[in-house]
Amino acid sequence: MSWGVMGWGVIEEGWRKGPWTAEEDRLLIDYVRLHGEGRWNSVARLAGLKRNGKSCRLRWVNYLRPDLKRGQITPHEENIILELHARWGNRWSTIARSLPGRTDNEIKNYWRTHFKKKTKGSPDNSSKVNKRMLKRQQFHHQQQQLQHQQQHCLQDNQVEMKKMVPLLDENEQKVPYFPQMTTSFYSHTTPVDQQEQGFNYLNPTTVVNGSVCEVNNDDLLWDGLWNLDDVHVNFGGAPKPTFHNLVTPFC
DNA sequence: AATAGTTCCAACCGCCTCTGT
DNA sequence: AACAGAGGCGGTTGGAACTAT
Repeated sequence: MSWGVMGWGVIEEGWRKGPWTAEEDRLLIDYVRLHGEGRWNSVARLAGLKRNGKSCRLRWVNYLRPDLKRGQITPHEENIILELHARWGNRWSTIARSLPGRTDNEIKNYWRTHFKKKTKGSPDNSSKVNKRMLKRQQFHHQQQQLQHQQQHCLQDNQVEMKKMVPLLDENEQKVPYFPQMTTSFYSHTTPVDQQEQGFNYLNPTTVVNGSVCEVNNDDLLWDGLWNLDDVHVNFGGAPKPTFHNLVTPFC
C-alpha cells in the first residue's frame, strides 16, 4: 500500500486515513470524556468516527491528551533523553514515562533528527548543533514566560474538572478520565518550576519497599524519574499493570 | 530570490504481548 | 491449551516549515 497511490484522507475498507480534521478531534475528545481511555475499537461505533481503534488511540495519546506538554524539548529534557537512551536504548515508551507530558513518538522523532546524525558526527556539525541549541534555549525562555501566563488558565480548568467528576460518576462510567488529574498532581510545582529546576523538586528521599531511604545525588535523578512514572500509573487513567508498566530500570 | 538541505511532527505499518473466551 | 481481538511498541514515511547557501 502506498500513500502516493492511495492519497490522504481516503476511505479504505470503511476506515478513514490521513490527517485528522477538527471535527474528528472533537468527536474523539467527547468520546474519551464520556467513556474514558481504552476500548478504542468502540470509538467508531459509539462516536461515529470512521477511524479504526489504533488510529484513534494514536491520535489521543500523541496529540489530544490534555496533559501533553507542548513546545520544544528543553535542554534538561534533552539530557534526560540522552541518558535514558544510553541506558535503555530505543525503548521510547519507557523513556517517555520519565518525561511527563512527552510522548514516545515525540521523543523518538526528536532522537532521530538530533542524535542519530550527531552520533555519526562530522566535526562540522558541532557548531550547527550549538547554534540550534542556543536558539532552542532562547525559545525555551520565551516558552517559560508564556507558561507562567497560561498557568492561571490551567487552574481555572482544574476547577471545571472538579465540577465534571460528579457528573461522570453519575453516569456510572467505569473508568472516568480526568484530563487534568496528572497535570494537577505534578503542579504542586508549576510546569515552569519543573523545567527550571529539572526534576530536583522530587523528594531527596525515596521509598523502597515501604521504607524511606536516603539517596545520593547520582541516584536522585533516576529515583525521582521512577517515582514520576509511578505517579503516572496511579493517576493517569489507571491503566492495568502490564509488563511495560512494571519494567524495572537498570535491569 | 531561488534552491537545496534539514528539521519537525503527524500518521501509518507490522509485530508482539496481553487478556478473555 | 489454543485462539482471536485489543492494545501497545518501535520503525518508517512523507509533507510542511524552516534554514543555509
